[in-house]
Amino acid sequence: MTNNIVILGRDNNRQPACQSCMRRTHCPVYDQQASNSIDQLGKTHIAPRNIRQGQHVFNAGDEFDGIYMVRSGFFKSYFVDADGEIQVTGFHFPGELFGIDGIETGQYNNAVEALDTGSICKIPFSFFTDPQQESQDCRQSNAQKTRLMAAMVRVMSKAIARDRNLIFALGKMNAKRRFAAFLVDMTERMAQSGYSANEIRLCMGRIDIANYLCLAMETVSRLFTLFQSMGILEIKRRDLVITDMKALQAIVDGEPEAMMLLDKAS
Amino acid sequence: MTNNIVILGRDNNRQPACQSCMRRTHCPVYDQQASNSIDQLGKTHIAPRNIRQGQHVFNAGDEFDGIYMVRSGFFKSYFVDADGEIQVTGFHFPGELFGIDGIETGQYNNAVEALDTGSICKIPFSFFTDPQQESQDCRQSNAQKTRLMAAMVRVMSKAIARDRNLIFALGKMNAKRRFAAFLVDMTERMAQSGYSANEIRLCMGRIDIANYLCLAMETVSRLFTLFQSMGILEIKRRDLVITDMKALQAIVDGEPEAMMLLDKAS
DNA sequence: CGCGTTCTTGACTCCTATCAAGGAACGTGG
DNA sequence: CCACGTTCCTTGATAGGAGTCAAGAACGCG
Repeated sequence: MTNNIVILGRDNNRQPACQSCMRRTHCPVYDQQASNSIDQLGKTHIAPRNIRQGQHVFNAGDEFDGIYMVRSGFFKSYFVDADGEIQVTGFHFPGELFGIDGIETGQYNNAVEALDTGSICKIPFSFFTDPQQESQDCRQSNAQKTRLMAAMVRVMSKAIARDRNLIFALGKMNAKRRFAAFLVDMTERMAQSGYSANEIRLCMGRIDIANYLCLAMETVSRLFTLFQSMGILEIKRRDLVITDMKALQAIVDGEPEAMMLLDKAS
Repeated sequence: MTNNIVILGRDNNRQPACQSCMRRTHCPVYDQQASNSIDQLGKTHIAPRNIRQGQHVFNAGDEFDGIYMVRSGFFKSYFVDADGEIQVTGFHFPGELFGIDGIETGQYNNAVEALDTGSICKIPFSFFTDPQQESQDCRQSNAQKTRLMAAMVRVMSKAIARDRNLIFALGKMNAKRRFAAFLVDMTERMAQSGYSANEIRLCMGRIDIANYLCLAMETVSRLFTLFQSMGILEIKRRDLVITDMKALQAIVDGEPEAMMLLDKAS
C-alpha cells in the first residue's frame, strides 16, 4: 500500500510528464528557456505520485530527500509537539511547493498528509546538490545549479514571509481578524491555483482550521455563523461563497468601522 | 550622522579584520579550509561598522544588499504594520546573522536597530550572486558559490525553524510558558555568544519583550515578579539571575506539576 | 534635586476556551 | 429505502486568562 508510485505517460510512451504538466509554470525544475535539458530531467527523474486521502507524503523525522510540488489535490502539514498534540502548520494547494523545511537538519520537521486524493512530484535533493550528473560541462552545470539554488532560496523566502504573516496574525490579531485573514488567504491561493476565488470548497474540516489558527473549533464555527449573519459569506458545511469580499478585507485590515460592525453583531 | 562607517584595522595596516574576528567561526564567509581566498575577501569586502544605541542598521523597505553578522552588541528587528504599530520580530546576539529576509522581494522587510553600542559586518549580496569576480576559474567559482549558497540556505533554514518555534509559542502556549521559553532562549543564546548563561543583563526593555512575545508590558512585569516569588529567578530592572533553571525548563515543557505550582502561586 | 522614563502593582473588563448538549450529514448494512 | 452509528458541525452557558486603565514607585540623567 505504501508503494503507490505511478509514472504517468510511461506506458504509452508519450512526451515526458513535465511537458504536459498543468503546473509546469510554477515548477522550479521546469525551465521554459532551456527545454532540452528539461526533457532530460523530465524523463530521468520527475515522476508524479498519486496519493489518497489520509495518506502521508512523508512523516516528521523522515530523511530529507527533496522538495515536493502539488500537481492536484490539497495537503496539510503538521507536526506533533512534545505533549503529543497536533499543530497544523500549513495547507498546500495545486502548484505550490512544500517540504523545504528540514533541509538543514537533514530530516523533515513536519508530516504532510493528503486532504483528498491528489498527485505530487518529488524534486530529488540530488538536483540541488549535484546537478553535474545531468551535464558534465562545468559552465552549464554551474548555471543549472544556480538556477535551482535560486529556486530553493525563493521557496524558503516565501515560507519565511508566510510564517511572518502567521506570527503577526497569531500575536496581534483577535479571532475575528485572524479568521478573516485566513479566508482571504484561502481565496487568493485558490484563485492562483485556477479555481474561483469567490466560490470555493474548503478542503479541510473545522478542526484543522481551528488548529491552524490556534483557536477552538467552536470559535471557528461561531465565526462562520457570525460572518454569515452579517452577509459577508454563505457557508454550508464546507461549501463557501464569499459575498462581500470588501467587508472581509476591511476586517483583515482592522478598519475601525468594520470592527465596530463586528462587535455590534456579536 | 548616518555615515558612521569605520573600517577597523585599515589605518595601521594590520591583517584583515576577518582573520582576527572573534566571531569568524560563525561567519559564512570565513572558511577555515581555504584561508587564502578568505584573505582576499577580508581585504576587499568585509569591513566592520560601528553602530550606536538607537541607530538603525537598515530600515524596512531599504534595498536588500547583503546579510549582516553581529560582531558585538545587541540588536532588534521589527517592522511597522499597516496600523502603524511596531512588531518586534527578533533579537540578534553577537555571532548571529540577520537580514536574510527580503532577499526575494529585493528589500528588507524589517528594520534593525542597535539596543546598545555595537559593531556589525555586512556580507554584500554580490558575494552570493557573482563570486566569479573573486576568481575567474569556473571550478573554483562554482565551489565558492555553492558554499555561500549553502550558507545562505542554512541561515534561512534556521530562520524558519526559529519562526516555527515562535508560532508554536504564540499559538499554543499561555503567557507563563511563553515567557519561560523566552528566558530559556535568551540564556542559551547568551551562552552561545560567550556570556554566562545564568547571570545576564537583558539588553532590551519590558516593552520590547512584551511586544516580541505579543503580551502586554504589564503582564511581562507581573511574570518577572511571579517567577521571582517562586525562587526561579532574581530580577532587578534588567539584571537577571536564573536560580532554578530546571524549574524554568519544566515550565517550558509544560510539565503538569510545574504548571500547578504556577497556578497556585498566582 | 527635579524631571522623564521605565517598571510595578491593583482593579476591572472582555475575549476566547472549555464544558456540555443537541443537530445535521454521511456511510454502512440490513 | 430506512435505521443506525459515527463523524462533523452548531449552539449555549460558564469560567479564566490576559488586556486595559490608572496610579504609584524606582531609577537614571541633566
